[in-house]
Amino acid sequence: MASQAPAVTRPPDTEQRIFDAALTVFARKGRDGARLQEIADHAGINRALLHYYFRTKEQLYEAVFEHGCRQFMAGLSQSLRAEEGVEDSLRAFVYGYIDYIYEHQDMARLMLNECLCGGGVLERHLAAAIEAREEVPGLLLEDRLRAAIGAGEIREIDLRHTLLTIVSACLFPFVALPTVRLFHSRAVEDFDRFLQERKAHIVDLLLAGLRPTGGIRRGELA
Amino acid sequence: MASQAPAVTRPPDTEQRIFDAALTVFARKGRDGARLQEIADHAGINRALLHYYFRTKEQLYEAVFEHGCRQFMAGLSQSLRAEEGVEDSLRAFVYGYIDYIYEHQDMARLMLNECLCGGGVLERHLAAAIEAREEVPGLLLEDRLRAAIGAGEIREIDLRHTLLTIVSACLFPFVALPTVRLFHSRAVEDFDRFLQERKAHIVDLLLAGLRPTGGIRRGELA
DNA sequence: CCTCGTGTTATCCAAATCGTTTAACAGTCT
DNA sequence: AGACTGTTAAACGATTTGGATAACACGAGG
Repeated sequence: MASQAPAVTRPPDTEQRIFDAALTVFARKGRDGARLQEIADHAGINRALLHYYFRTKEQLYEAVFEHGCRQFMAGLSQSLRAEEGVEDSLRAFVYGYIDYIYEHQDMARLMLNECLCGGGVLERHLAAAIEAREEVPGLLLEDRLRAAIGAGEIREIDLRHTLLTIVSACLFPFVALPTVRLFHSRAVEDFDRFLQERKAHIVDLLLAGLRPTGGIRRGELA
Repeated sequence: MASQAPAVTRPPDTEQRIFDAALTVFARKGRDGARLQEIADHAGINRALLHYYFRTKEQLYEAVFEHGCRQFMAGLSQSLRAEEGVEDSLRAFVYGYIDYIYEHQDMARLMLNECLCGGGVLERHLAAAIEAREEVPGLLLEDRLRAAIGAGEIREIDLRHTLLTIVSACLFPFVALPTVRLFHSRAVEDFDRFLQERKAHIVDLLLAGLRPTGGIRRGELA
């Protein structure tokens, strides 16, 4: 069944396999919907082995979330290295963000799930991360944008809301994926193309919306 | 406890109370995390009564989701009546959307939850709604925007993505509420003010981003 | 007044799950 | 050979939950 290597007694990354399996199942079924048996099956091991590595389901979940969250944030931050100009920075952020989420949908779903009906696990973790001065994905771009405002490269605007809008535009489609599929009436295999369009669209809209042409006032349009 | 009326044998809106309680609990704890006992307590009735009205937890959930979803969509559509100009239409949409979601957070959470780890219940319902030519909240604005493009009031742009961006910007903050709270570092009671700012911000950014000044090309900015 | 039906409760049952433990087994390392 | 680790199968007790049943309350109608 397993690889051809002897792979019996020697520690064959079992813990990691459990980790991955747990992440997948937790992400798909939710914290409560997930069954230990399913995780064990998914990892190709006996259910008792789950308790051998992680004492309880609770501890398994916490471990997966804690470690996964840290790794997720770090990886995301790293994939969002700053560029030279504001425009390139924004583009790099949007492209990097969506690409990264695409590659880590399970973790993203897990975190969003925690947002929706979690018991504050995410909040605690985020608060700790901020307290520990860890790199928080959006802040780098926010700094960049702030500098751009100072330089008159983009117009004055509430950056917190702007950043939230950017993240929303990038992330929400993954949440509402089933709904999006319906309205774009495309098969699953077109999802890649959809994301390509999406990235370009967001950057386009944002750049236009941030141009330093002075704020629009009611009635000025049309 | 209930109203002063005799209120024993006559159907005292018990079904509705169950409905509301179920919605609340399902939204907060998720489909699997919700306990029938908790729903019963929340409704102030005996647990067996749940089975009297709705046979199983599954059927209760389906009923709540089905009915709630239909009512939610209809109400949302109705609160998004079209205005005269494009600008007013967009503003009305954003303000109406956020206000409506604010008033129906439970149902919104339920639907988003279903998006994240549901078994296709939402998809089936949406597909049926579209099939039945029911009013789908975003389409009205999309028509309006399309007309505006034709009239040269806004620039040419992919409307599907634009609409998705608008909805994302309105809806996502509710999903990521715990996270948003952290970054805006405000108490709960400021949530109202936050939403006010948010509405204004979205409209502002969108109007600027849609102005018919021709698309921005790489390097044109700054 | 006496049934009858419905809303409601208290109580109980069966099944699913979980966490935990135990016994056994296969290799590895000394 | 013996100790140790990773692993499995099996079982147990506890808890919880979903679901069924019987009895109760009370208004309606003959």
